[in-house]
Amino acid sequence: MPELPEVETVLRGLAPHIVGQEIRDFTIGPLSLRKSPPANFGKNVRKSRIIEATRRGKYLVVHLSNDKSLIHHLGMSGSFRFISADFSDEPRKHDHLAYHFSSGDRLIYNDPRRFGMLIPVPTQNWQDAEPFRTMGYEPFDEALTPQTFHGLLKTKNIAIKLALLDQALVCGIGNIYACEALFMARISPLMPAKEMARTQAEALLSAVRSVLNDAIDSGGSSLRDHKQVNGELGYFQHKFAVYDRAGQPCPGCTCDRDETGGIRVVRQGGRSTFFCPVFQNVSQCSR
DNA sequence: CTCCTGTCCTGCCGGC
DNA sequence: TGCCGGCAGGACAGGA
Repeated sequence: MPELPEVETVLRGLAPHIVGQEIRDFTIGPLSLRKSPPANFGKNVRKSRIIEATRRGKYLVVHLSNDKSLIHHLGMSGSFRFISADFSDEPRKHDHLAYHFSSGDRLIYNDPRRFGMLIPVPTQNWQDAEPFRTMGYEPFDEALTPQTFHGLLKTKNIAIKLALLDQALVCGIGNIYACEALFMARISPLMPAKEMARTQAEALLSAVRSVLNDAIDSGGSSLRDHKQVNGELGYFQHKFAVYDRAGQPCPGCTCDRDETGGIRVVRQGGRSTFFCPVFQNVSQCSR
């Protein structure tokens, strides 16, 4: 599930291969993604050169020399594979987009579930284009202070877990890292966001940054689909404290194992939240 | 406005 | 063995 660490991993793998390359052609397959330009879009970017690749939230942004930018979202199952000119490569099921470079190198976007997107926008003021216009702080933005974060949470009449998933507050956090950060900060995912104490907001912001950094260092989390650009899997999934660990012992405490069976799962906003009700409700935990 | 629910899509897994 | 239902997840539309 590409959240910020997965997209950042893809970006770091991709950038050295594609920045500076001239696009000879750009092809779009017949099956549409959640958002994709028309099949003949390629003519708009021919002969242009990739001058920068960057990331905003969970989106990967490719800036071209012809004042266009291509915004990619990997949906939940998207991956890129880069193929050097001197390597052969068979087309694969679910290939949907392809950059054909003048060097002979290629970059293919594959996405079984087709939840991904490709949105072309003018490079000028690209930060103000949809989907970025309403997007919140980057998690590592220095302007996002504990006070600012606390202030944002105060305005939300929803559970803190759901507030972490709201890209209009802080972007890049998905289901996995929301669960992991709340565990690390020892905060119940069910707590109303507006009831968070200053100190809790501060601890949570630190935890978010710590978890995201650890995950980036691990090449992201590979559950079913995420791959690094070189085809290797990320390995942060081996470090999950709570995510997808329902019924397993809490790595933070031992005081509830017999009573509750350890990590528990509940539904919030239609998705699974994994947490330890004891460790993440500090008053109940003897540690 | 804010918040919540359903939808998109395919592959995988468990149950029968 | 094979089929089928349920589930997973990010963004967004539309309803309350």
